[in-house]
Order: sequence, then structure tokens, then C-alpha cells
Amino acid sequence: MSTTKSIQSVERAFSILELFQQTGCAEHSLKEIAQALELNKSTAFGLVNTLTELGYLQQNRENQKYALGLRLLSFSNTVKVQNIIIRTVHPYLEQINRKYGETVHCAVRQGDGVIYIDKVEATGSIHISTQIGTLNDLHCTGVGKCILAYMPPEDQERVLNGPLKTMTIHTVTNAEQLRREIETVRRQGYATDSEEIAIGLSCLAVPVFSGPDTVACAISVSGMTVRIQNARDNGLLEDLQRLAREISRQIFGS
Amino acid sequence: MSTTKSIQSVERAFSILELFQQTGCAEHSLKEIAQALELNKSTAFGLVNTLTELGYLQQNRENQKYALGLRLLSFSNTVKVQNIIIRTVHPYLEQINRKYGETVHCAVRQGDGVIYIDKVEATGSIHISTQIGTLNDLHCTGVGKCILAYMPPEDQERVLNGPLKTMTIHTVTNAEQLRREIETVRRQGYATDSEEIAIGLSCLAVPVFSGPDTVACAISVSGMTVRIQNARDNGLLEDLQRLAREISRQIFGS
DNA sequence: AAATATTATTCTGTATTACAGAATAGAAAT
DNA sequence: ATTTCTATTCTGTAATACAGAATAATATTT
Repeated sequence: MSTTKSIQSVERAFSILELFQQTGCAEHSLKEIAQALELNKSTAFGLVNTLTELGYLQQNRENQKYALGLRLLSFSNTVKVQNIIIRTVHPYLEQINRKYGETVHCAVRQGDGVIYIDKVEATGSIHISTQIGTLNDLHCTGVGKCILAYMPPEDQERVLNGPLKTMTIHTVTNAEQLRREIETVRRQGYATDSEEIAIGLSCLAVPVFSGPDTVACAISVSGMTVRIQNARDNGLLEDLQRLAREISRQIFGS
Repeated sequence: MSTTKSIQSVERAFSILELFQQTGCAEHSLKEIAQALELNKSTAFGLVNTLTELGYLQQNRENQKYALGLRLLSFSNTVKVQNIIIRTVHPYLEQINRKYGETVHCAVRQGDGVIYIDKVEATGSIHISTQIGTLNDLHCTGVGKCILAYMPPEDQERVLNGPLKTMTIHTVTNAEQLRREIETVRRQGYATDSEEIAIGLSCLAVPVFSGPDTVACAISVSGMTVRIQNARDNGLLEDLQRLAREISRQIFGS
């Protein structure tokens, strides 16, 4: 929307921080940072130095490399406290997790993707490595389909006609097929992900409405395909739908 | 240390984000932001706009006000995954929490303060509202005293002679008295906080060493004074000290 | 142990950019 | 309908962030 020019040094500062997420590597030398972002070494130094002084990066005395600073932790704390959706939804996620023992997520729309904003992980040994706060695709996740199904038509079309990344052989990458599936989601009031993001992994998701045809967030339960099927046999869908109505009422009072 | 000049717009951008933590208010108008940081409105707009486009702020369509963006959540996730101390210490915190039912913290030094980097909260109803990632004082917390006790002498003196904020009537605000207490901490191998930060609240903390006389982090258990006393009667101190040695060995191999 | 390579950090002039102030648009209140 | 807010956009300029060169500090090789 806003056509105003972004402030270069701020963009660059954050892209340095984001670099640590992308690479998964905990430490980077100044040189690596400069190369990865195609910055002049001294330019990179200025940014890195500023971030270090602010506590958002820290330098390892041993090898001089930089790592993410612990002060970044403060933000997630504040975000969680201040975000009414996270505050309200969390106990419900725990409730579902207690009953079915699977991983439960809450996600919201961010641009043309979803961000998982909260989770309660399965007690079992199998890990689903979702990253809270990172952007995920709409077309191959249960929560994504819930959100996509109620997006404004023009946004929806842009996503449908945009690139639909193939994650597994079950990923729906055809616009027409996805359009039909989204209609089904609207009709049924829930979305599924049947091994579309990873083989063996399925998920069941419901939208939480803030008003007619407007989705505030989506809640999903994911786990091994057979276990999700079991959970559905034991009333998971009904529980999720009841929950979604309850949350809706609690936050948006309708 | 570094005398290099920080990049102004990066500093300002972060001070905008930090504003939301200080005030505790979830939403701020552009005007409020500009006033709070004494920035020209259009300067503030440029920064706010950049942060919004990056997803670190979000604008409420209704009232045009700004709030922290959910993308900030992604950092704490990465920090936790990448930080070896948090990864290693967390299960031990849970272990202590299970045994004694009190709130357990892990903190590290940051400049002349401490940052709580992880916690497991008491199961009971009483909340100790520690903010993960935020800077706290050294002189009035158990973890702080553990860290202060093993700081390089010049740093220690700077803190001792600096302002020592009064939190309760029990807070040690006299440099000489604090110096003596710190000696005791070194001799005994643990630190206490007896209602020095809040009336009714006590804490027991131990340092985790990364080498001789070098503290990597500190671990504390806090709760209502009588309950902490009970826990000590049941072996809390010994458990903490064993834990600290164990963690030390596991991370720093000695 | 000396020499070389590599990397972080400082210095400096300048082109660029972020800034402040004024102007505009848009909403809310009167 | 008028006024009073506040958020945005526009624009010239002063200030800043930038790039490149120089230096310091470390590691590596000979």
C-alpha cells in the first residue's frame, strides 16, 4: 500500500537479524554477514556494531563472531502479553492438547501467508518443528486454508494464481483444484491438510471469526496421520468448532 | 567499549519497539510515538512505516494506531533454539520446578544488569511477573548477586558505586554492605534475596561457572518467603548446587 | 619465529539519505 | 458545515550513513 520509501539502514539492520533465522547458524562473522547481504564490510560493521550496543546482537569474545542477542527475547514476551488473541486462545489450546495429546497451533494472516503465533506441543516424542512467528504458506496448511477461504476475493485470487510451492506429492498446486477445496472449507466450516506439507503428517483446522465472513485466526491440531484420524473419531472436529465459537464470542462478543 | 558511533535510525527504530514494552500499552498513535521519543512527526512516520512494512509493527485499521507486529515472535524462537545455555538449562529448570513447585529462573549478565533468559513458572496461583529478556538490576536479585560476585573487579566497583535503586525496605542500597554480602556469596557459593525486590518474595540463587571465577549464568528459585524457607529445609540449596555443577560440566566440560 | 594472509575495526571525504518543516488529505468532533 | 484533530506526502537541505582505504589484531603458513 504505502508507497513511502523505507529507511535503508533500518531494513538492513533487520535483515541482519533475520539472517540468523534463515541460515539456522547461531554465529556469523562480520565477513559472512557482509557477504550474505551484499554490504560493504564497513557498512555491515556499522549496523552490527549498533545492534550489538543495543543488545540485539552479541559478540563472542573467543572467535569474534556475532550471535543473536538475548534482548530479543523481551519482545516475544511483550507481544504475547499485549496480544489479545494469544492471551485468550492459549488456555483453549492447552485444553485441546490435554484431551488429544497432539500439537495445537494458533495462526493469523500476515500478508499472503500465515504466522503461527502460539502453540502447545504434543507430549509424545515426535516433533513438529513449527517456528512461532515465521511466515508460512497458505495453500498447504490447514490454518492457511481456513484463512484463504475467507480472504477478500481479490487477495484470494492473487494467492491462487501466484506460485503454489510443492511440498509433497499431496500438495495442491493447481489453482482450480485449490479453489474447489476452499469452497469446501467454507461449506464445511473446517479445513484439512492430508500430508500436504510433510508425508505422514496431517492436520485439522477451524477458523475463528471476528465477524461475518471475517477470520481473526485459525486453530489447528496436527500430528501423525493415523493419530489425527483417531482424534477425529473421538470428537476432535466438534471440540474444535465449539472452541472456535467460544473464542469468537469471548473476544469479539457475538 | 566500542567508541564507534551508532546508526541513528536503527537506534530510533528499536527505541520505538521498546516503547511498547516500557509503557505496557499495546497501541500507540504516531503522535504518541513521536512525542515519547521527541522525534519530528514525519521522522517518526518514516521509521514506523518501515517497521510496519517489515512486519515488526502493525497498524490497527480501526483507529490507525500501531502495535507490535507478530513477526517479532520469530526471534525468541530462534534465540531459544540457538542459545546453548537455554537449551541445556531448560530441562533442569523443569526438574527443580517439579520437585519444589516454585518458579525457577535462569539469567545471564548483560552489561551492568541481568537478563532472565528462561523460566518455568510455579504451578500455584501466585504470579511472579518476570519478563523474559528484559534488563533487571544486579544488586537486588539472587541471580544478580551471583553474577556481581564474580564480575571483574572494575566492573564490580562501577556497579557498587553506581546508583542502587531502593525496591523495598530490605533492599541493600549501601555499597559497603553490598560489598560484604558479595564476599559472602563467593564464600558460600550461593546468593539470597530476602524480600529485597518485593515484600513477601524471597529467592535462592546459585552461579553456573564456565571457568574458574567466571560465571556463565545463574539459576534461582523464587516464591513466597515461607515457601522458599520450606524448600531449603527440604534440600533445595543442595539440589541447586548439584545442578549448577552438572550444567557446568555439560556445557563447558569441566 | 618470521612472514603472510585473513579478518575486524577505525578513519575520512562525499554522495546519499534521512530529516524537519510545510502542505495535504482524511477523519472525528463541534 | 466548520473546525480540529491526526496521519501522510512532498521537498530542499543539513546531516548522516556509506564506501573505500588504512590500520590493528589474529590466525596460518613457511
